[in-house]
Amino acid sequence: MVTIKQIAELCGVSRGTVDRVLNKRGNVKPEKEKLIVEMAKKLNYRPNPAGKALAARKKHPVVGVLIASEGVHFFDDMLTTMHHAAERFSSYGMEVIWRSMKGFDAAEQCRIIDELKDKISGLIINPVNDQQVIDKINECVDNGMFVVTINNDVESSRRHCYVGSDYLQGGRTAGALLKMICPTTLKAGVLLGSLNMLGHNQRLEGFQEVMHNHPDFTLLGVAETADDDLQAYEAARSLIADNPEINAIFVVSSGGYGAARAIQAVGREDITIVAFDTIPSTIDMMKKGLIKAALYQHPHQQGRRAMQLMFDYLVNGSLPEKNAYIMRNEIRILENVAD
Amino acid sequence: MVTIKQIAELCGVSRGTVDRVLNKRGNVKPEKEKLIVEMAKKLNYRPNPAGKALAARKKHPVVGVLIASEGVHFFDDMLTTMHHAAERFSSYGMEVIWRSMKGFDAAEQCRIIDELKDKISGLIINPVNDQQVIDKINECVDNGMFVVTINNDVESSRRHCYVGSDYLQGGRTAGALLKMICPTTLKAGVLLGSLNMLGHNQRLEGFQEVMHNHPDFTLLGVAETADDDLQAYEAARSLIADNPEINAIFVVSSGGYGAARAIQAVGREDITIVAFDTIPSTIDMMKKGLIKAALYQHPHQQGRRAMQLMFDYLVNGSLPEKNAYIMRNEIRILENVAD
DNA sequence: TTGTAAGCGTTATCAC
DNA sequence: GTGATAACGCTTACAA
Repeated sequence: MVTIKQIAELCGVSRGTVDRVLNKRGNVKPEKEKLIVEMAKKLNYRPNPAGKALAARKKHPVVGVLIASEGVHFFDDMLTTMHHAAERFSSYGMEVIWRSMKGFDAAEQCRIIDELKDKISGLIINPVNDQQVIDKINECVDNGMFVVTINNDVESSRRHCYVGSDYLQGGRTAGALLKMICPTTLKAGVLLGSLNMLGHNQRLEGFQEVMHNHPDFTLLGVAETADDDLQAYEAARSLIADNPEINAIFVVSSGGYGAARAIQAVGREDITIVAFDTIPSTIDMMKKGLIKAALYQHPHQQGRRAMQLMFDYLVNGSLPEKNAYIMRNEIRILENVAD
Repeated sequence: MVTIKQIAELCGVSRGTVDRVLNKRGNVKPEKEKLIVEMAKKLNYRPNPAGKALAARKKHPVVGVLIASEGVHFFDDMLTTMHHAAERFSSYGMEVIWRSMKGFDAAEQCRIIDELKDKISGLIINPVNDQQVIDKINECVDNGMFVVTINNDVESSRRHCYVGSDYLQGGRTAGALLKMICPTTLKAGVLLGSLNMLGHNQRLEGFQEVMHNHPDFTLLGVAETADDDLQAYEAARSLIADNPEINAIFVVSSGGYGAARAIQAVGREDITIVAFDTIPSTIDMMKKGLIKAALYQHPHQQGRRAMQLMFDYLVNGSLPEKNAYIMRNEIRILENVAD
């Protein structure tokens, strides 16, 4: 509750001087600086965000949001919440520019960043795992942009913060759940988006790790789906045809709907499907009893957090407390999946 | 992004007049009022929370928090988050007075409210289900206090908002989960805090509702524990002694630890326990494999939401969008329970 | 019934 | 180097 004004009075200087010290703008005599810093610490000075926000309005910060969301329904909830947050923040003078893309083309993503970069002071991005993109992100950071990666991290970049889910934990949780709800003998197939996606691999890793001490577990096969329900459908049909003994399918990313349609098509509703993300098509299949459980990686929280980090930095001038914000994987079954 | 100043200029009046209209303080000529209201609507005026917060500092709003939390570890996480939020909000000039109590004594709770009521302008309370308390809450509301009930609602009161979990859904989810992870034959005992607690009854109701279409389900008995682990221990031992065929225990509220110790003591680790709340003692028992799953009712979110509602009202002057904020019940197993 | 002015805490500009 | 001053949007007390 102590203010700059109070510190100024106590130190016998003006507010401007205190401000210069606290915001490290230099041009203050070292002895005064020391006095002010110590006084601020002693009184536990915390800047008032309301005052900061008000003063920040003159800056009109603009944020770019770039997500490879087209055709991937997982991002729908995340974007809904981000739009909601953007509207809330708009009254503080923060503006958002929205961009989307389809698929994981690094060159395309770099092109869009280039198009945005001189318009924005902050970027929220779902980055493609590619050196070209990493370089581009570093370039942005070097030019003073605040960068938050979301749902997929590129650790080797100098992005300020990452918001996403715990992929390894997701795989472990799915595996452990399957062990709980399946018969003792577990013969499972895995459908995953892409072996090039770090997160998908980590989920698979967690899954296998948990299965390691299972008395009778067989991994029948791993098929890629490109997060496409049609490909998932075909892959599931092949898995079943090639391995009639299959009794479980683990869908590592999108594609749960396709897998469910497949077991229905071949009359193998006895197969237990555990999938990721509670998108509408997955919920439909849960209602039909074809998908037993889905793991939820808090898309709303991810979106809200990313926008909040942007706001806190651009409007309130405060850096993230953590380098990464990792969401828990929740287990959803029919009874607790509905809104 | 339109401000009061702009509206004033466009309407050819002063900021004060616009403020009087927008905040319904009266004393404005009807024709001007109409003009201003229409202009504000047309320009989609949204007050800037930073400006409001800054001006509100002169009011020094004080919030009372009264939770029957003593001895109930469920509230630990909730209170941690509330303290954290209180610290954040303190820089906006909002202060919090903390009070706790043990057990559900209505007279005691009223006494504490009386002690608080002339010091505070907002109250967050975990109310005892009792007419005396309801009357007291209504009295507070009538005197202009903003009241949020948390974790337990007294619907017949005129509290402004409720924050809590979906008890019926919690029971249904626990039941469905038990069906998934238990053998076909399900012979279950239930331990619950108190039959006088509406929420506990609703959880039991949801549980039984789901069991209704189970091929072979028997409810062996329901015992009260007063949310005490020792009583839960004794109750579980009795249940097992009286019904050796028991293969599952559903712990509706606190007491999971006691139940787990009981099955351990009598060497009946084959019994599947599903409990509520991921408090440390429950997590311990999950690590030991004695509790298979726990339902999580988002204590952090509950605390955060309640504090935010207070802040939004007292500092920003905005009422809750909803009458009640209901949290989902999450399923936690060993693999996704840790921090 | 309406306008003016001061103040909330912070930042930025400008003059000394 | 430093201090005074205006500005951000809103509320409120007081003057007209």
